[in-house]
Amino acid sequence: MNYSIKMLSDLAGVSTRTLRYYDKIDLLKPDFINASGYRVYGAKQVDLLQQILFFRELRFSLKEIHEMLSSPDFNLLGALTEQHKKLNAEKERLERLIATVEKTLASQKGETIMTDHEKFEGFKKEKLAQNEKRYGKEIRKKYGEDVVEKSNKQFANLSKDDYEASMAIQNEMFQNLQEALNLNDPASTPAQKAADLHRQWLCYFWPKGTYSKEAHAGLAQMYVDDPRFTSYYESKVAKGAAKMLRDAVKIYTANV
Amino acid sequence: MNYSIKMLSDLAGVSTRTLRYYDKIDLLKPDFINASGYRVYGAKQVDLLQQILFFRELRFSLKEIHEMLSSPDFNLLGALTEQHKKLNAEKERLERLIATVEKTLASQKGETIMTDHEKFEGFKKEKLAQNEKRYGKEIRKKYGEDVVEKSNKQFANLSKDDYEASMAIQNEMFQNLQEALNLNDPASTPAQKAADLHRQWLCYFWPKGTYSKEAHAGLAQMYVDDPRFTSYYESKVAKGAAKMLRDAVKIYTANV
DNA sequence: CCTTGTGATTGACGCAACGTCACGGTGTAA
DNA sequence: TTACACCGTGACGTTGCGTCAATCACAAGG
Repeated sequence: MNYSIKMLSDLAGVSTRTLRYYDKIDLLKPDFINASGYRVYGAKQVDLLQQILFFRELRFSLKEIHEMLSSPDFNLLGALTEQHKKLNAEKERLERLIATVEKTLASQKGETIMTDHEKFEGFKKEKLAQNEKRYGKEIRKKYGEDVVEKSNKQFANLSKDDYEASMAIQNEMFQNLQEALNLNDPASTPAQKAADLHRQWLCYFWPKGTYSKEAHAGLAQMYVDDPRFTSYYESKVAKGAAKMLRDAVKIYTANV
Repeated sequence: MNYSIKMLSDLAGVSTRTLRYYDKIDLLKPDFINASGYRVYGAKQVDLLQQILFFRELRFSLKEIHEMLSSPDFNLLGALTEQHKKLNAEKERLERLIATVEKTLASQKGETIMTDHEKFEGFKKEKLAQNEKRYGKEIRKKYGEDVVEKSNKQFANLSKDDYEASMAIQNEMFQNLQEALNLNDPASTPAQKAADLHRQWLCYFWPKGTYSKEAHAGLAQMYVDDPRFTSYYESKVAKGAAKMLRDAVKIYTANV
């Protein structure tokens, strides 16, 4: 059975370029060249290619493969043993890298949360007076000094899984908010879903027992008042997202 | 504090070529160029380089690192998470490769043993008549048909650990043989040690209960008679190794 | 007979992240 | 002044191909 370069490339799942390259570096020569100068491969070449690809899979270099296949008394056992060592060393290195990434991830996550937290703290102080006017004494009690302290703890102790879960919820909220914006209705199901998800999301960051309808509505209002939050929401969803969320939360907190 | 390119390269453990390259691709520009056209780096560059090298360690590409360091609002957390995924995928692939190498190693080991075994079988048949003349009927009984069958099983069932252990013993034997050759005395301690190690080595390949002083001495004699074995021993140790082993075994089997 | 489509050829450049010359200028200690 | 270490800029090599580009080869259809 004879194969053209394309047929062999399809058969073996490699590109014709690869076969031409293997020809050039004398790794796999065609059986013969026909009158038109085309490469013609035979059964023997198919077998050889299979071998080559097998060793390539095992990450031998083409040069090594060439040596293995060209010298019949090649010490395959030794080569495999050595390759085994190499791969194991590589695996161990990867494991160390993964550990490093995980550590970095954890500390970075911590920093990010702390950063967000600091922003939020600053924001809260800034806005506390306004909120008091709007929602009365109650919110001050909720945001009292000890709450802040607990909150700090909460942030710091947030596990990686919790952090990821909170991110997932936030994303789902963004999607619902997008739908709500399309419907342009803060009372719609997606809008109310978004408000509920927002509440769930908050619970990852607010100390236990801190949640109240008023605080929730107040925060949503802040999203509209503070341009940093507004632009954050608009960058994540679309223009008007902060307003939509505020309106949705207003309805949500009024009804629950 | 200012640093020349060499000083920074020594400080960070990278080549000057690397620093010039990083300059060229705008990854790390020197603080300024002095009157002689030399690159001058400052404290800020040292920090930057540390960061670059850290991310390079984590196998980010230089392009990715460039993006990370040039845009201040880069999503580091996301990038790290993604890198974590990549590294894990890579690790899993490596683990599969290692498993494949191990399988190949096992089957290849099996083949090698079988091949050696076949050679040995052929050799035995060839030499059986001679041995009978030399050592009488007893050796025929030892090498009877059922023993061959058991032997086959033994070879096939040899575990990887056993195989490696046998190789270690063989190597130790070679070393003792070398010392014996230096002393040129088959009765010397190293020579007798080699003979004992040779017996231990044989026990990995001979079926249980097959060993006898006569068979051992007979095999050692074959090492001298058959040029293939002789040259094998000479390639592994030195000229005269097969003879030395035969003589040592002769003494060993006479005394034990 | 001509066109069209498909597959063949060689040759050249590009990629990632540098290593390694070669050739020439600079700075400083002896 | 000389030696020697250091600086600079090219330019080519590495590995295993991907991706053009330009040019043939061959079979089918109008």
